[in-house]
Amino acid sequence: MIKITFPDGSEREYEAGVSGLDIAKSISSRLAKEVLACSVNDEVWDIARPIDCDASIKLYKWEDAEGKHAFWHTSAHLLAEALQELYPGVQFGIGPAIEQGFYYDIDPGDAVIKEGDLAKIEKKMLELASMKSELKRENISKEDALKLFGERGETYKCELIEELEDGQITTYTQGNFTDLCKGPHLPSTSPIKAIKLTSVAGAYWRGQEDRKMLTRIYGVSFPKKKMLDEYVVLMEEAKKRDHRKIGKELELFAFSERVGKGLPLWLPKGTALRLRLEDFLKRIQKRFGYDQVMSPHIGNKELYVTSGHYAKYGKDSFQPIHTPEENEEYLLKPMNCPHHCEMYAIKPRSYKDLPIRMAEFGTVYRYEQSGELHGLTRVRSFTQDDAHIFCTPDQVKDEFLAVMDIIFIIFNALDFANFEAQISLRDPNNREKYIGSDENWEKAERAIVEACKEKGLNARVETGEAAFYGPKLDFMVKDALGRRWQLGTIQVDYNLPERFNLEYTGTDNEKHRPVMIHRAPFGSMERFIAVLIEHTMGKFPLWLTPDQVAILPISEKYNDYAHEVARELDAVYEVRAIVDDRNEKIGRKIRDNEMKHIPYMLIVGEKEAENGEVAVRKQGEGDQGVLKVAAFGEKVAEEVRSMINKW
RNA sequence: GCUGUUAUAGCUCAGCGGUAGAGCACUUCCUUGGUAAGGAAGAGGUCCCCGGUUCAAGUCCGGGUAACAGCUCCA
Repeated sequence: MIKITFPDGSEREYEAGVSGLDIAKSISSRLAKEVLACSVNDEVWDIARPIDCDASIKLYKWEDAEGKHAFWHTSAHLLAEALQELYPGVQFGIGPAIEQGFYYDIDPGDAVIKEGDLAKIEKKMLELASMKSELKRENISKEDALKLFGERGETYKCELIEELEDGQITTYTQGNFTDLCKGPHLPSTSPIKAIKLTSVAGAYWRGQEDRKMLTRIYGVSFPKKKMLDEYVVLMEEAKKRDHRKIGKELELFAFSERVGKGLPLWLPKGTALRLRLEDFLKRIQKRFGYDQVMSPHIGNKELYVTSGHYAKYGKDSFQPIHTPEENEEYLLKPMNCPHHCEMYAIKPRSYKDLPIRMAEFGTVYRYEQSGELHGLTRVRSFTQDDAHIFCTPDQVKDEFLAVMDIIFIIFNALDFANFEAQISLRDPNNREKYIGSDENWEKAERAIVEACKEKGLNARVETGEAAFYGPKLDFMVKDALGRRWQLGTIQVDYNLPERFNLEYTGTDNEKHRPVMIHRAPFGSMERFIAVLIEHTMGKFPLWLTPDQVAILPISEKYNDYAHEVARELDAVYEVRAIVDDRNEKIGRKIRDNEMKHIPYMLIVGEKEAENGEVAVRKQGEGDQGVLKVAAFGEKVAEEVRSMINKW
């Protein structure tokens, strides 16, 4: 007998060799039906795998990430089995479960698998699933594994096996398909009832650009047909939030092939919104002791040679601008830091001057790979809400903490609750990739980790993800489709001050090197607004939204009154109002303006015009009763004030 | 940059070898209305660009360009 401990601490005895599934059965038949995976001593296992010794166990169902993971991992194997039948000779790469489904990377040889083939593969998968094949787990020696997969000509699998340790190698087999895999898996393919293969794309073998591009097939699967239908609806809903679609509908921004790809055009309403966001940050920065500066959009090539950026990115950037002078070259600025370093260097600095905080909404130009461009989230011309803090090494941590405060103020003001924080450290095994001394790197990395701890920020630590000049803390937010985008960033830099030979005189009357902190709470105006659009679906907060009020005259007879009200709201209360003076019925005007997500609608007709009143309607909530124009203006102004005063 | 997909009216899309279509938006007229689509008429297209096949090409083929999904990259 062995002792099994459950998550609530309770214990039960079972015969040795009992499986997770057996244990579930002993609890309830319903649980046995639903359980998909289990963890045994905190290691995720197949529910069919026998347990031989005392263990603590957790059972995972569809609702648990581990349960879904096993389900989708098995689905990936099912996909591979289908491909093996449909495309004899296909070679397999890897086929894992991912956040939302699974994929399999394959090399189909001479065959080409296109999107049009997915339906056929889906059908084959369902056919195979209905055979309810068991998945059999087997330990295999390295030698046997190499022989087995070698005979099948599976060069990718053999490459993986070569890197595994003998004794640690397992295979899973269902039907005629055997895969190198460490699991865990479902006991059989039978729970897989609904499958959708979502896309086919190229993916480099092992994620390395210089290796072969395999064909990757993505899919999702579910235990119930209804869940797939719900998923499809959810994806369609998510697409409606797409900032590219909403940005076009609300006329916030546009792209023009003639202007150039990746070069956004900010339309009046988008510009108004963006400027308001910039003012919001400027206000906060003023409070935190920042000075606003401005620098040109180009800089002499020598500036970037000095900064080191030219050596690293010169070839992949917009190429130099030539002047009538021979040998004179300028670059579109790819970042603002070197300009700010030169501003620091205009005169001798004392420790009494520090910290110096220079902020600039600086537009930069980066020649991003064409395949990387994506709406407003990845563009070739964008504006960073940039600032550089020059401080003494002792001030780094406090400055870092203050920047984190600014970021939290912004995220709170705009309801970005679900952000993730990531600390990016250098790869200690690849030090030549980075500029700067070991000592400085360690100092900087420690400051970041400590600052996060002090703020109680649960940040994921990634080694090897640092910028070449220093470690950083990034804030990531997901878009409508679950893709992660980096927004706010704080980066410590011991390198540029060195390269620009920046100094300050200390209390000891000696010259010292200041530390530089780069930071951008929004990241870029473009990307931030893109994510904001997807989060709000275009229903921006009252203080930010381009049009706060739409005035709807009942008939054309009241157009003059409507315009009068609009003028008064603007002039007296700084409330932004538009007038819908089309020759349409009131029901129509309400519908159209509701769909534009304008927070307030004012309906004005005979009664209102006579009494200097407006009939108020709130977006999504309907009729709110009648108010005097002044009372309404004051109400909206107050609502905006109360939002702004919170920051 | 790489793999795959797409490109028809301002927008969303149908048409897929034989004279370019729908809904919405737009213009004009009728209507002057009270809380989520009033009616009628009209205008609007280099079917992304360049080549090729064909008696005939939005439609088939090749090459560009741009967008979309993913990979790689992201100072």
